Amino acid sequence: MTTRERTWSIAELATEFDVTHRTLRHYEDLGLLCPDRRGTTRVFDRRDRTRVGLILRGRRLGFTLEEIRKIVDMYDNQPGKAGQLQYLLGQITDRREDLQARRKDIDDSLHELADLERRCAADLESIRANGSTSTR
Amino acid sequence: MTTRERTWSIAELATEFDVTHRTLRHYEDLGLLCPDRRGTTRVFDRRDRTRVGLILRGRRLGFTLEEIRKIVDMYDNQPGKAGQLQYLLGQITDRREDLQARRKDIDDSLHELADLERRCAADLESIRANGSTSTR
DNA sequence: CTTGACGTTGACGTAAACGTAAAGCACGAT
DNA sequence: ATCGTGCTTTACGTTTACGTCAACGTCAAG
Repeated sequence: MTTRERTWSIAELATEFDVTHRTLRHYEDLGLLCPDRRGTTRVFDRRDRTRVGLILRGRRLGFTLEEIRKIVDMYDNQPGKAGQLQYLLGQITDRREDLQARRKDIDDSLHELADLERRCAADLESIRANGSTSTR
Repeated sequence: MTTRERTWSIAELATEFDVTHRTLRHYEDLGLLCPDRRGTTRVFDRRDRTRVGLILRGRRLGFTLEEIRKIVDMYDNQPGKAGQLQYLLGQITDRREDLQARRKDIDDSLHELADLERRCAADLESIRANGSTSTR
């Protein structure tokens, strides 16, 4: 038995990633996925499955599906020529800067949340202590 | 002259934050902003201006405007009672977990980008050296 | 007094990302 | 043979987040 690679049906992937069939088909329509067919039925391989994960992570991060298409394409086109590699390295830099900016937004948000939490806790404490309100 | 607080017109805020008037009005329609009026004209104070910043940061992070409304509301409702404070502390925890999950997604993405970049650089190097392709 | 610059309120349009039928094929089980 | 289950395509509907007119008010400058 040769290395028989596992495959997935649309229902299996949909269940695993908690999306609908429609969503996966939509991603195929946009060229984000291109599963094999057995007859008319879609057959997803390990590679497709990985891409679904990448797509959904991109979605969680607020990228549009169009941006996500560029990102996943970045990961899987065989470069071959030096020019292609240079281009890809440029894309990587752009992506990194984008992600770093987002992380800064998140970190700022987390710090502000921490401040707010401290003030809340202090207020709560002073209410429990003597019923008076501290400075807000 | 008493502490005369600075105010902003819709055009000033739109320019500063690089959004359209329509966008700011849309945010008001959704209850994200509630600027004063001088006649019919909107007058934004420092507080409104801060909120615009929060809204746009939320937007960059991929939150819907409805989620953003909850977030900004979290920041400015005077709590008063202990129950309110407890509720707010709960919201803070939820928000933090959300943001931390996003940061993990970002960090994972950054690591994968770094891997890809290393492989690209190696390929490029081997091309320059002898024109052969390394393992991809 | 009219012209601009700036503001206002509708109200319809649009792009993205699916949701939601409707209608049909394929195939294993009863 | 027909029934259910799972898959397919086609196609119109929906929500979000605004864009884009249209039509009008207002106030200082020429």
